[in-house]
Amino acid sequence: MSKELEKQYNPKNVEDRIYKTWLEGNYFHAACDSNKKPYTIVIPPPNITGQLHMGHALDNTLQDIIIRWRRMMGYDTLWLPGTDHASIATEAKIVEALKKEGITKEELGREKFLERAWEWKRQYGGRIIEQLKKMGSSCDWERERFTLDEGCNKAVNEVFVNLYNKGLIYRGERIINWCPHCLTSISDAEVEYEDQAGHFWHLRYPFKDGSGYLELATTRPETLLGDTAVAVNPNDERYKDVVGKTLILPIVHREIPVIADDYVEMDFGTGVVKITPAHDPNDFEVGLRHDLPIINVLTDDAKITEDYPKYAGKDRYEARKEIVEDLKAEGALVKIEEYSHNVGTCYRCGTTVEPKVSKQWFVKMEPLAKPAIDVVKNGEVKFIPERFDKIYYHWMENIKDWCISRQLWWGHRIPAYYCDSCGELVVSKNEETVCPKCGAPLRRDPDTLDTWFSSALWPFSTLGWPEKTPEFEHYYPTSTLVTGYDIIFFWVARMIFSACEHTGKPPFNTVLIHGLVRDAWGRKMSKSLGNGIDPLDIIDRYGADALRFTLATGNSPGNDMRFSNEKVEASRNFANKLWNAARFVLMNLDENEEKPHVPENLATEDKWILSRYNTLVKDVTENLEKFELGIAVSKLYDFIWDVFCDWYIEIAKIRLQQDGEEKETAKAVLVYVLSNTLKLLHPFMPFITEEIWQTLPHDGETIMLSPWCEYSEALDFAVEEAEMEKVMAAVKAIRNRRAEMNVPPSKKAKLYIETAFIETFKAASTIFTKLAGASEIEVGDTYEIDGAVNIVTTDAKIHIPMGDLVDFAAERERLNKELKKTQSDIDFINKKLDNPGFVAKAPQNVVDAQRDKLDKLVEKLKMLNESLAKLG
RNA sequence: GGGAGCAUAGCUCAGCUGGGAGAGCACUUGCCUUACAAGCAAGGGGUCACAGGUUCGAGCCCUGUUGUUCCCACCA
Repeated sequence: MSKELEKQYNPKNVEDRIYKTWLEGNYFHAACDSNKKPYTIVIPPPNITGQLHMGHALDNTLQDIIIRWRRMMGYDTLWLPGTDHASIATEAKIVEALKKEGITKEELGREKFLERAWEWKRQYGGRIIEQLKKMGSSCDWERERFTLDEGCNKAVNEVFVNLYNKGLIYRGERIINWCPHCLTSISDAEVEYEDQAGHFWHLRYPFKDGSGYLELATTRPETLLGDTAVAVNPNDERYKDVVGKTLILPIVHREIPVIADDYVEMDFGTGVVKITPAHDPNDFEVGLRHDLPIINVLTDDAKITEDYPKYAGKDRYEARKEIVEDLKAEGALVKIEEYSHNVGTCYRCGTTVEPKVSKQWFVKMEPLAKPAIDVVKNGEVKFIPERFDKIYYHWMENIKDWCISRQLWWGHRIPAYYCDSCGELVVSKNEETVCPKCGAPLRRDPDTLDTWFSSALWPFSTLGWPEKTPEFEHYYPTSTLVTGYDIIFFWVARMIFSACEHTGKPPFNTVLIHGLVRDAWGRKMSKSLGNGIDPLDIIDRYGADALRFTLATGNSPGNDMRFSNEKVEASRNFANKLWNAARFVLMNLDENEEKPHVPENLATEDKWILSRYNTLVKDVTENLEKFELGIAVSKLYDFIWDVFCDWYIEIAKIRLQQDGEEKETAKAVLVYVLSNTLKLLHPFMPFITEEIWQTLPHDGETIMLSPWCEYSEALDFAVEEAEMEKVMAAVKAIRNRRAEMNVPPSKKAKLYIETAFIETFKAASTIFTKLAGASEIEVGDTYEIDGAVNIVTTDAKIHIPMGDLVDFAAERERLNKELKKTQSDIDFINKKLDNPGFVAKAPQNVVDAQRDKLDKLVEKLKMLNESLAKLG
């Protein structure tokens, strides 16, 4: 490694080179080390057929920050990679591709279809992994490929059979959500509701006996074909007499009864509801209670069935138009009203879902939910931030049975077998071919499992469960899950109840929940809006370090963040600042510089920076422990830019320009603080910190395996820190005055510093020369200078004789202003201290702090008065 | 209908268990001070949404109001 950094910070060069060295060093590979404490992180499954998006980038950045930090802390770290095992989107894409070739999946056959799916998965899975590497992700991606291929079939079968044997999985005819586009059932969680403008069609259903009609309204007139009753509320006086009578269903001219059911609300509409058990969940329940026939009127792709020849084969919306026309012709249509209502859509493809009665596999949720609620209640699983507890409880407590069968090929097959000759059902971990009852051949269930059924097993299935592997023993339960709140129901909750049920332990201790990344205007990034920002594009322009820094900075747990190029630019500027600071330090080093160490004979400023650094170590470590990544990163930013660069480097220049031991001390402190600060920053900006760290004198092969900084009592220099603060306050005050008076930096002036801290200010005289435009400095108890500008801080009074520049009137005015301000500050504190309640009830340290402050202000007031008196 | 979040400088947001309000960007002024103009120095700018309450003391805790975003449920 050369001892130089390029003059211009070029993230692309740095990042490409560094990632290569990490791969060559094999630093990512985690061998199970049972002597070390494990730290395991679970990665959410990226939608592998898609493109890397900001959501992935955020997930991965936060995970990588945590895992890099823990690795430096000496933990045995492991990423548990996640990829979706099956996905409606994957299947849909393959079907579409086949369509272009002119074949259907049935023609291709299941086996060939799956081969193709794997091909896709590997191809695109590989692509997204390459993209994540550009983010600096230190995931052990070889492992990812392994679990992808294995697919964790064994665990899935084990879980299915266990649940079935306990009676927690059952097969039954229920009303489920059906996506007519994906041609599969979907779970409740996979339905997204959106407001859509629609209509209310008011209809008349005549009584069979000709005694008039009942009026009702519907948003979906085409379902009328499947009506098997009309319902009213049993307590509704208006309709008391009609319950039990028979109606003639318009168009179809079928006879249907009027029934009474509590489900009907009297206040809404006419208080009369048509009941279509086959196409509405509530109607289905009503149908069960009243033993109504279920008449399905729609095919799987949402067309009218053959049973209604007039409309057969027509799409549901097309048929709707015709049916409305026919109703009008029959005189059954009363009026049409504009109406906005909530429509369920498929979260994958956006198609309006169709409630449908069909035979599916379900997981009985109530017994599984209880232990899953308990582990959160008793703190075994902690959500960060805590408020997500409530959302979780609410979902878990009101959970309905989970429909897990999907009419897809791409996924884990359901391990259930049917005997067509005797009707026997066999559920087994092993492939079964012969009916144990009658010996006839068995037919395997054609359906696959919900993606989230297998994904819910990730924390243990990827560790080899149900085998008791050393990895499972060592790493399970895992430590942390990092994910967005949009995935709590789909995945987090299901991982928790699955793990509790099958392993007896919660799957992880901590769930760090982040928000969504929105665009600069606060809109959700989406393909349809076209406002998605491509992380790779950002990396190209500003570098992965800048992107990671931005994502970490703008993020507080659970809250959404807005993404804008300005923010990334600010992060890039920070990286550039760090780069240049490092170049400056390197410039001053010799060929054979010593490794980072704390030298002897420290100057006050050295002790000050070391002490500040020491505090930083403590703070950042504490913040990381509490997952306050955003706070940690902003402290690093402030320290590096404001403290280290703007003050320490500037002050160090004084000694660096001289020769001798003092120069060596300054160099050593620069190297020590810089190199250790790089370590603190490394989880956030892995590339640039590695590049600089390698260039500086260092110990070890890579910064990512170097030990994390520790707080040290020996570096706690409270006295020197306070001394430096006094000097800095004086420097700032002088600069301020010079700027106000428009004194150019080139014009130097002599300073007379009147203070009680003579030694402190004497020692700092070169600092005033360098940073406060001083030509000479005198420090003493008291000075009588005529025609000088007077600057008063709480610890010193500074006189600058600048005869020609001093505007006495303005000077008097300014001093009066400051005097007034100081007096009002004193009054404020006095008021507080005069309040007996405050003195009696406030903590002693707060009261003492106020007294100290008061003393200093009184001193300042005195000095201001003296200055004014001198002005005359 | 139920629940949650948010409301702080022109913009985007920090502000940990209550002790006189912060950053970045933008703005104004002055600087090419040999690491950095992607920079340095200085500055202006806030009734912490509103109304009550608790407290010696409230941006922070409690109650209500308004605005806003989201989640869940859902009435045909």
